[in-house]
Amino acid sequence: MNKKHLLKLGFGGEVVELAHQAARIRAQSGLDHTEVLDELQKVQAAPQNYLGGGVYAELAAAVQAQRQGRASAELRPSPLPYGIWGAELIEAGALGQMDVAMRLPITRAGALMPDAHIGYGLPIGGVLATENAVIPYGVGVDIGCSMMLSVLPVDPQQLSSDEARKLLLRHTRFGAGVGFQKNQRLDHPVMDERTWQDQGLLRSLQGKAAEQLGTSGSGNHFVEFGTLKVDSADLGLEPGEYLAILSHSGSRGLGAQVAGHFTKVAESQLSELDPAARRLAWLGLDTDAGQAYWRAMNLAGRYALANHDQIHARLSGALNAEPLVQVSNSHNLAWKQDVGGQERIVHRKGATPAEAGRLGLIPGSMADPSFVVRGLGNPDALSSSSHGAGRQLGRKAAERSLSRDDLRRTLHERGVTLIGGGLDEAPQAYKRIEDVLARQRDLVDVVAEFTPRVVRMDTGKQDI
DNA sequence: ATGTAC
Repeated sequence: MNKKHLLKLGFGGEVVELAHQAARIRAQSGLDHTEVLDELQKVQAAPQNYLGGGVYAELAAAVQAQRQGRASAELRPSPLPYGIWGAELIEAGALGQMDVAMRLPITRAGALMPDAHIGYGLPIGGVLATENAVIPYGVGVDIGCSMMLSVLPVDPQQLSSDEARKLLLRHTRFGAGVGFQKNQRLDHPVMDERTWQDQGLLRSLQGKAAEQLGTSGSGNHFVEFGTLKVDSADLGLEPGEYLAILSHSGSRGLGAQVAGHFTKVAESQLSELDPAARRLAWLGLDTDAGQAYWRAMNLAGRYALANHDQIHARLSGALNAEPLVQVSNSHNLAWKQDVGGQERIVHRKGATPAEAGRLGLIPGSMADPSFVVRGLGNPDALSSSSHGAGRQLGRKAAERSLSRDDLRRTLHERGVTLIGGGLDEAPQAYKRIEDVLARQRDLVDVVAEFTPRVVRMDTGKQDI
């Protein structure tokens, strides 16, 4: 009796070993090869008859569990219906990815925001409500990626662009792998949380996380000084123009490692999942792995917000100005949320929470305005809105087709000083933020407009 | 988005 025979009978995956064990025991008690195969075939045909006990009980239970798992991993033949905002702004590939997500057996509802574009698994701009399960790639690699705004009691004219540039160079850190030396670090309660001791993975990442707290990473992350224009009294502010700090940052190495680890776990646990949905492999929230991811994801979310806290504290501290008001929101995370009277896991991967009355931040680009918005709690969008303008050109396409001179001219015309940055982040690589906002008037109201003046992004090598 | 190794 070897494994080839067992595979031929249809025992696949992890049950082969159990079938092999049972066959060995039967052979030892005197049955010949064909008799054993005959018995195994009967177990395979009707495992329910063998669950009561005996040499085949364990095998029968495993066969049944495997079948149930397989059935539950099967995709629906067609996607559940979902709302799309600004469909004419969204590339076909992103719609196709959302269609696959809406066919998952765990999916209960979803929506696509007007800044949507292709991502791994769930598209960026995708909102997905599932039942009792979380999808690591439904949250994304940069867990807890978020926005924060600090409004300062300072007249924007009081800070020159040159001074703002110096402050950004001195107090912010950009680029893969960057961190602060021990004697330059600030304390933050997030580093004292017990959650770090919760699992080996988090314990191993704590040191690096402490080093990277208060840094900004790369890609589309930025820190900028600009002018916040408040037209009518709101946010606890009188109408007027204020100096403000706006940042886009994530959970750095911590979130990336957590995402990578649990994506692998999910994919290996759901190996029978349709290849079209492989990157949407999920973890049951009632499993150990699902719980471990949930705790690690939320820690990475709090860590990302702590990053912003420190970025803003360093800059406002250097200006000796206490912020009048701060607004922040995560746009890559999963939340427990009531959807139609049921508790669901709502994944927002590049989507801003927009419950009725909740403040949020929707950035434009390095040279376009960003907006403070207030959610309208639209249930069809699962109380969400876009998380930005959304890419119009992929990174490589932008680098190929856009010109550096055009970018310089645009920045000059708009009075924006840029530190670092690249063509892949040029305003022309993004959809027009005004178009995107126009498509979601039933999701958010605009509260105030922020105009960028001095922007720092990655590849700025002139750290002081 | 991250910064190392299916």
